[in-house]
Amino acid sequence: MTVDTSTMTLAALDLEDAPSLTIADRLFDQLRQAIVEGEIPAGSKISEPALAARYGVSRGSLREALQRLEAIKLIERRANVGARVVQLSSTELLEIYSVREGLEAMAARLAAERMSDAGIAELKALLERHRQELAHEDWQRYFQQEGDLDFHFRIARGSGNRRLIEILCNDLYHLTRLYRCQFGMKSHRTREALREHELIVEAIAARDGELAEWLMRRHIRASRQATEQQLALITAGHPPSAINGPRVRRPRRPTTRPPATPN
Amino acid sequence: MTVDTSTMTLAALDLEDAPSLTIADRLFDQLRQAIVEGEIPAGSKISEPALAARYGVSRGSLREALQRLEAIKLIERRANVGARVVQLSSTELLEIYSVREGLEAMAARLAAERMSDAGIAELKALLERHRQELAHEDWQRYFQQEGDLDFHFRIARGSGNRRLIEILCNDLYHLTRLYRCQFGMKSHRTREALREHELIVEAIAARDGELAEWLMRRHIRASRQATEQQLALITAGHPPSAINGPRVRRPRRPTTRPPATPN
DNA sequence: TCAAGATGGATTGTCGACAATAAAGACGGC
DNA sequence: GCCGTCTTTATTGTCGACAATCCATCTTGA
Repeated sequence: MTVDTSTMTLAALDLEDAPSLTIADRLFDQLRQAIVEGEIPAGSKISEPALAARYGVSRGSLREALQRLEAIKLIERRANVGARVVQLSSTELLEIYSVREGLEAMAARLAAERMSDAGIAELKALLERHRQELAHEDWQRYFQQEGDLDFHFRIARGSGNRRLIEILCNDLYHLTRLYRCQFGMKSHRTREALREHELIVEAIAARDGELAEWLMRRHIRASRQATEQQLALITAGHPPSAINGPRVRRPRRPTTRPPATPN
Repeated sequence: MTVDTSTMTLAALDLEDAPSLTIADRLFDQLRQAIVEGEIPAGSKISEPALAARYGVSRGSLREALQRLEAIKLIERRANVGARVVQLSSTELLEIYSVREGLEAMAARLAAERMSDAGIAELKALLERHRQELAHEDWQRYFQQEGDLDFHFRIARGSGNRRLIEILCNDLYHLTRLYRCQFGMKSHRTREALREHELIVEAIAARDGELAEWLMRRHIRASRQATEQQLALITAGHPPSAINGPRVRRPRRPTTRPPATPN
């Protein structure tokens, strides 16, 4: 389920231009996965010598991978200080939803206008699989989440807009996965979400760009609201460990330091 | 007129956290400006040893700057081959407009909801300056273009959405400047654009997010259409040097090579 | 007792040299 | 004369060591 999205093109059978993977490339993929899945805990400081030794590479290659992770906003770096894994606050999480709303609504419209018939058929097949998975509730908890992302992922690709695809699939996609792992959120509205997905696909199949855009916007807004409610419950319930308010600028003398990566 | 946008925050007087600029930071800024303004021609190959010598830095620092340039899509790199400055095709240019439409429409809505009264006052003052500049036609050609970007820039910041701001101001902003320099486009609808800007600000001042969003979307679409028409004229007129069709995947044996940077 | 400054330790930024890879040109076969 | 293969050359990827910077602790004075 961890497909390499960075090298995927619209037609995956593109003769695969002998990617010539470099060490930094592989490291980037590994670290990205490790961060998204929580193997490297959120908020932890990243020690360059330690990580370099851990993965058996030079510090230079590691720094290159770190810089790419910074570019997709999975880690934050400060000069002469170091890097740490991002700690998504609830406000930042909601910010991502706003960006996705604007971008994915546009993607849905473009997909309705320009997606190939074959692509639409694949979309329908995907939804059919999701319906079946939803039948036996066991898989629902995790796979439906991945399936949700897969759906949005394909709509983005269906837009045919390279820059749109890159922003959605290379940056926001991984951030979304990260927060779902961090906050441990299991969607309580998979059934409604699936129904909304179906409506969107119908609009795309009917080549109704305006409707597809509107449906996608409403879908993401509903998802955002559900998340907002869950967040309110979480923050009110047990003391938040991974959730903190608006980012404090410079904690001059913090009494307790954030945990370092346990190497 | 080349403000450093990367370190600008909502309140520019933020005590400026002693940014501790590193060599790669400065190089990044310099190279970005050089590329955007055409000093390093579009499509030219970048030789790491040559550039490193030219700027008097190590190749390592240069590579770090290059990697950041790649992150904001100003250069393209291939492993074991090298980097070259982007060559915006007309389709890619229009793609950027679509992304901006989705993002800036959202930004306008958020700005209407959350922008401070002081910020709105500044916006109005900015428009007043633009009106005056538009009075004596001399400045129109170049400054109005910068003024246009400045307007959109401020709306984005007014959204208060950090991620939205970063995408718009750190990535798309420079790309837009780049293509305006590359294609040598002077807007022939500055007067209409200014009027549209005024309407948007009115909507924001009235806290009408829905209207602001709708106006911004229409504004960007109109700008896109004007660009589309200009592109059609250009491609039909003289032989296009900076404009090429859909990107060719692998020019196996190109008879003529793109120009290298003249060092 | 608290605050401010100096000091030590560790981490990051920077650099030059070596190895691996791909592009360009020479050579030979068809 | 043209195509495929091999060699050469230049460029990029990778590495380890040194220098600059920051953080934490300790010291000193009021």
